[in-house]
Amino acid sequence: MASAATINDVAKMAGVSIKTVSRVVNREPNVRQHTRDTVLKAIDALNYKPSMAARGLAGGRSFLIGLMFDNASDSFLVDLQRGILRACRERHYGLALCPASRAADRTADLMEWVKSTQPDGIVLTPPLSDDRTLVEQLLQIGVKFVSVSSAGTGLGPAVYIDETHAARAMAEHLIEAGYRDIGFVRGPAEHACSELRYQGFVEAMQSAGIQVNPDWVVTGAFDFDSGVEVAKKLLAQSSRPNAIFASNDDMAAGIMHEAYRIGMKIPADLAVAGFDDTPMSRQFWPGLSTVRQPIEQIGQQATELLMRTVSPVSLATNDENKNPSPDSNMILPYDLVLRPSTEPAA
Amino acid sequence: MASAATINDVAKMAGVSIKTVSRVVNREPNVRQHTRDTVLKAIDALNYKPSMAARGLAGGRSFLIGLMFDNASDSFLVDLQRGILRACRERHYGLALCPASRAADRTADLMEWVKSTQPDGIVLTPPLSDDRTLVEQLLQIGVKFVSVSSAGTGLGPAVYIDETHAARAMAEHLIEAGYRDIGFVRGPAEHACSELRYQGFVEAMQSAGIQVNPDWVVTGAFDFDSGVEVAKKLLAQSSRPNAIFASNDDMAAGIMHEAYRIGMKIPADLAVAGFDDTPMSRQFWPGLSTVRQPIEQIGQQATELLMRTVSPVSLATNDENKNPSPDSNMILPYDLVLRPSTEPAA
DNA sequence: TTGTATGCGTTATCAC
DNA sequence: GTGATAACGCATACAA
Repeated sequence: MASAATINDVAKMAGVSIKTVSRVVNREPNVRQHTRDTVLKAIDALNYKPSMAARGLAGGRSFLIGLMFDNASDSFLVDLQRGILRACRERHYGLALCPASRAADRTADLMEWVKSTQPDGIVLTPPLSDDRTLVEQLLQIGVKFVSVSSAGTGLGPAVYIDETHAARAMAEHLIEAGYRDIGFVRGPAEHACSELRYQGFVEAMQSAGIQVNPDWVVTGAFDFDSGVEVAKKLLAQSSRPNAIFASNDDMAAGIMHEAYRIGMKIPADLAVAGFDDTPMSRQFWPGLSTVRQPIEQIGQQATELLMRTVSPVSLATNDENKNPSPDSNMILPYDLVLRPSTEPAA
Repeated sequence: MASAATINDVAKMAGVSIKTVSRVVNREPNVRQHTRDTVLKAIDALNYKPSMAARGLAGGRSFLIGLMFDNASDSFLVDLQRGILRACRERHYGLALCPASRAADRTADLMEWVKSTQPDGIVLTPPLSDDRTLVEQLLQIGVKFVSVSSAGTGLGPAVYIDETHAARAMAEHLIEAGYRDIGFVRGPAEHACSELRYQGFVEAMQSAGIQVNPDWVVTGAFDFDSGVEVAKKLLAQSSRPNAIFASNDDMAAGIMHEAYRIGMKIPADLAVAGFDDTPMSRQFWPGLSTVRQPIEQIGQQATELLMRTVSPVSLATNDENKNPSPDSNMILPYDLVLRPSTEPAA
């Protein structure tokens, strides 16, 4: 097993200098077509692949995108990764994972990862994207980053959907289907979208002239178990809602599960709506109405936005030229996915 | 924003040579305690973090573990990542993702990624772990790798559960619950586990003296939609099974969905069993009986196995010392998770 | 126990 | 257009 070919081997074989090889590899101009062809042939013959490590060291770029996440749902994470990877593939970038630790100094851990890995850019997911402490430190050391799905801090660029508008649309759908006794399950406060989605719900209710019943507004943790818990609370009340809008699918699933357990029919006895369009929402019986976020596309766009700001080897020597401004934000369309779980009451 | 401190800065501040700093950072012996303290203080003061790129280039190690996957299910992928990341954290390793492309020369793409990224080790997931062409090329260039969840090729080390035994146990459970008309849904042929799980099913049936009905053995693609499809086939027959053992949960979910659609009750009219214990299996109503693989633990063990063989900077110069032998395989325990979907027929 | 010098495979700065 | 040559930040023989 001969150790992999280097740029020197290619240069030797092509009879040119390594700089010329470098030019060809990096698609720089000012190389005669004939020279380029010769080099390319040599590259092919030796099966030469540039070393990321060396490129990183010499060029100040790691060709690595970092994905920072904390406690994200499976499908969200995977979809996002898919989108990021698709964007990475073309530009020969790699994706490195950076999970938040459970440690007390979560932020310190994350920053350490950034400093040692030195990714060229970071994709920040909620709730990290809503963490002002973290974002400010990121900004301070001058690393490029972009938030996905809401940027609660208002700092740095972000790619997301109009959560409030989407939640409002779903609530309006419930109302149009004839439901008026609608409960709402909020997400955790650390997620900026929790408030946004709730706002949408409230707006729809107000527009329809329906009073929001505070007894029917509860808070969950964005997971299945908390969905079960809040369902127990909501459905045990003497006067209970006949529809529940959960601010994500996992909680909605918990609600449906609990409703079935106590013998309720969906949507006959209880309509349920979710948010996120996880695979589960269509696999459940009956299918769960939900809001589809184009997560994969969000990941891809976020990454491309990131690379656009990175490509001209801007090592951010001047503090002014740090990150793309927040006004390079990107708002993608959502889809209202209507399934039997919210069909009109009989 | 001062550019990050380097080993030189630390050496200067501590009044020692860079080699000494290097010794301290890498926890090498032969450093006086006092010197070590001085250096550590400087490291702390300057907030020094070694550059992965430089370490990689100079030391021949990238401190990166690669995760190669193709078409894996969300929860499998995420659980595995969790395990790998846990193992990585302690040793300050990073995790880089390497998805298989849809291109014709999938293997070539993967190998290109390996050559340019130069991970210190690779975690191979099915069906890639069962792909002899890929595995042989990996072996040839001398990269360390370990397969998870079956190694169909028999080459290289692997961490997995006894799939056949697990499938057999589940089938036996169905039989003990009183079911005899049991259908089976195989997985795709490219997955080595498909055959293994089927074997377990057959063994259980034979032991119980029950004839396997070939009309009730069908093949799916390990996803929800194929579960729906095979359910349509199986349940449309004049003589149909009253229990179906799907070789993974996603297909089982499809079967349950279709069963509900045509008005069947589970398990009263049809018992269903799956394999994998995806989150969905407990979220469905009724809960789905399944086999739990300790995916997260598998990922962790696989990674630790990988690092054990990597740590002594063995750059595999001699062809003999390539990978840990297949007998360093690891078989982890599985769990039979019994839920209402397979309760005894009435 | 500690330090010096060299090299890792690129990129980048200049000359030519 | 092209090519020497010096970084880049670290590891590692080899000295001391």
